[in-house]
Amino acid sequence: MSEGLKKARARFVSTWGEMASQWGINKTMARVHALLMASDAALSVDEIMAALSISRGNASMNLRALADWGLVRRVSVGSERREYFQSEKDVWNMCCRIARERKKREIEPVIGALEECLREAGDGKESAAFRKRTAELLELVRTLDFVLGKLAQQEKNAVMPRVLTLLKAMS
Amino acid sequence: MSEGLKKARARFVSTWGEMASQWGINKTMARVHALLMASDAALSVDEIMAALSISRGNASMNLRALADWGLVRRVSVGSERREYFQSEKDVWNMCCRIARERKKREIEPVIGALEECLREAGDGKESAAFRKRTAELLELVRTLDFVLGKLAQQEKNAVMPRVLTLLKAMS
DNA sequence: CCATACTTTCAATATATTCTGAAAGTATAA
DNA sequence: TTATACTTTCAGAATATATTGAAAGTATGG
Repeated sequence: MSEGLKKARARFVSTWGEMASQWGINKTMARVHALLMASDAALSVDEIMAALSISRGNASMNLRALADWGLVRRVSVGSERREYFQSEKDVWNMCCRIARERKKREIEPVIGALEECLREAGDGKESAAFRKRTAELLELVRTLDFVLGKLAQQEKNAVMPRVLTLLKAMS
Repeated sequence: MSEGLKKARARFVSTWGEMASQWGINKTMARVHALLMASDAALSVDEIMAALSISRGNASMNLRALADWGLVRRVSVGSERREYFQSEKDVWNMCCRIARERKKREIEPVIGALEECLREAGDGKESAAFRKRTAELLELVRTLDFVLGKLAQQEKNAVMPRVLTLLKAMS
């Protein structure tokens, strides 16, 4: 493989890792994901361990997490016993899966907690300002939830191109 | 203050803190922000320290960071020497500021890095698949950048309501 | 200018998160 | 059933991140 391509892959992997850690996702998990995205063939655990200099346990746990997110799947190669891994290659699908998981794991619980705040605050005069602000925030988070829900409907991904067209037209 | 309102405020602060740490933002910074959002009056550093049980240094650093993000501002109260802090109270403005900062700090550098990956990969046949995937990802990240850019134009915040209307109509 | 009242900084410390590696677990082929 | 070839788990170690608190810095009024 050319030196340039090697360097480009390495940069790709570390960029993805850095970005992930800024968004609350484990850096190694993102590097494994990036490695598989950058690689055409499916990779074995041993290849992943070697490429990223990580332990077997670390690789195993992060591959499981990526599989839970629906970003990576196990594949069998020929008659080999060993398992291989490959990433979802369609970038739009990948984006939908991430949106769906973050919505479910992070946004929905926040909506529940904000609703509980409103309930707890009661309806007295002294809490009016707090209730107003909480309600506005709740509406915003519900909007985000709604938008992520749309994104996550990958079978209807015609929606997003239309939204982008509208946004662009409004410059 | 009623027990219910106290509990509601505490839940609000801790919910915001938890959410923030899932999105790569310092938990204490988010708790300070939530405390100020939940509070009508501006608060002094000492009040914030007491409310969240944090040190003066920690409060000072997180207030500075919140000011850098444009989420909190210093205010003078009467003729007092002491500084007070209050949060941006408009939820839409708050959202715009967060969008603007994350775009600038996190998305734009990733776009640069992905462009560099493409350059480095060269134009040989062996890197064709890598280039294709990187280019798709770059397009996706540019789209996110574009959407955040739109969001951040708070003077044109009529844009988002129209997008939401479109999305809802397409259910 | 000094005393005072406050704020900021940063090295040391504490806490939280991630990683390792060896032991336990599991599936397969013979 | 057993040997083999792999995978998973998790307690302890390593690392990264956040926090403290005291010293240094700064602005104000007199």
